[in-house]
Amino acid sequence: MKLSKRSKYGLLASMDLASHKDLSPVPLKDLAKRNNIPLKFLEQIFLTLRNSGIVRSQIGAGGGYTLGRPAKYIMLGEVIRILDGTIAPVSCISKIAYEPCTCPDERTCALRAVMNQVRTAIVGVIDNTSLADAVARTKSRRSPKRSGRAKNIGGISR
Amino acid sequence: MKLSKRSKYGLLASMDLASHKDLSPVPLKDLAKRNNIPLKFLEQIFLTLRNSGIVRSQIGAGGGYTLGRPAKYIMLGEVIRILDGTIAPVSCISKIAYEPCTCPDERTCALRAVMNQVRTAIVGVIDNTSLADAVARTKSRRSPKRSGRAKNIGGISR
DNA sequence: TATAATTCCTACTAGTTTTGTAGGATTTAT
DNA sequence: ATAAATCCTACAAAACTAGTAGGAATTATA
Repeated sequence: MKLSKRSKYGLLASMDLASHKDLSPVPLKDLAKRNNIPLKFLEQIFLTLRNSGIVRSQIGAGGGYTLGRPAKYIMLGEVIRILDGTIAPVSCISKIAYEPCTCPDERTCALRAVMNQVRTAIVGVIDNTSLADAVARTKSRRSPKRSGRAKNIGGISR
Repeated sequence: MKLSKRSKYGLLASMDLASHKDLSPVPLKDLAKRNNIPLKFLEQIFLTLRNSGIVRSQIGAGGGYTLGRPAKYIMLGEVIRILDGTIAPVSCISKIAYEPCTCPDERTCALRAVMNQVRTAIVGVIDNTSLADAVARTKSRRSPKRSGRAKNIGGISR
C-alpha cells in the first residue's frame, strides 16, 4: 500500500510550487533543495508532470516551473496517477492497468469487492484534496505554539 | 498502492478456508488449486499465518489447515499486516515501520497529513471487514440470474 | 557575444523487493 | 510400509525502484 518516492517527491515539490503566490517560475534546484530531493531525480519527475500538463516549464536562465493550472484544480490523485500509474490495490479493478484475477469468477470474488471499497476510500481522499487544500492545511498547522513535545499530530500505527 | 500477491493469495486462501463450515482441516493443495496459487508459495504464506495464529495446521495424511479463530474475528487488515508489513502509504506515519520523512518538519507536513487520512480510509475498510463478512458477500453476489452481460459489478477505473 | 542558469532527454545501473522454485525433513492416518 | 500432508530453509529469476550520468538545447543577462 505504499506511495512511491516518485509520487512523494512529485507531490512535495508540487505543493511547494503551489505555495508560491507569485507567478514567476521556480527553478527545480530550489524545489529539490528545500524538500531534500535529488535534483536529477526531480528533473525526471517534472518532465513527466510537464508532459501531463500539471506544470509548465520555462527554459533557460531565470526559468523554472510553474503550475499548469490553479492549485485548487490540481488534485493529489491526479499527480499520483501520473507518476505511479494505477491506484487500484489489485489490477482486476483497474480499467487502465486491468489484468484478470486468479479467482475463478470476478463477478463473485469477494476480495475484489473489498478491494474496490478500499480503492473508493483512497480516491475519496486523494481526489478531493487539491494542492491548494494541502498547502492551506500546512499553514493552519504551522506554529502551534509548541507547548511541550508537540504530541505527534496524526501520528499512527502500522 | 498495490496489494502484494502474498497478501492477495493469503486472503483468497483464508477466505476459501472460512467458507468451509465443516471443521475438518483443508489441505493446502486444495486451496492452491481452487484459487490458482502456486502450492509452494502458498506453503510459505501459510507458515507465516500459522505463526501468527491466524490458522492452525494439522500435520500428516488427512491433515491440512483450519482457521485459528472464528472467521468473524479475523479482519482482513490483520492478515495484510502480517503478510505485507505496514499499511501506511508513507513510512513517517507508521509506528512500527517508522522512518523520518524528507520534509523539514513532520508536524507541518501537509503530505503526511493527507497520507494519514488515506491510511485511515484504508483501515476503515480492511479493519472492519472480517473473513466472514467477505465470504457472506461472495454468497450474496452469487447467481444473480445472469441476465445479459453481467455488467461488471463494481468494475472501476485506475 | 560569452557565460551562467536552466530545462530537456535518454540511457544506464545498483539495489531492493517480489514472486516464486527446490529439496528434503518430519509427522500422521490408514 | 506407504502416502499425504505440513515444516523449514535456501536459493533464484524477474520486476521494480530510486536513483546517476552525461550531455544537448534554450535563454537571460552582463
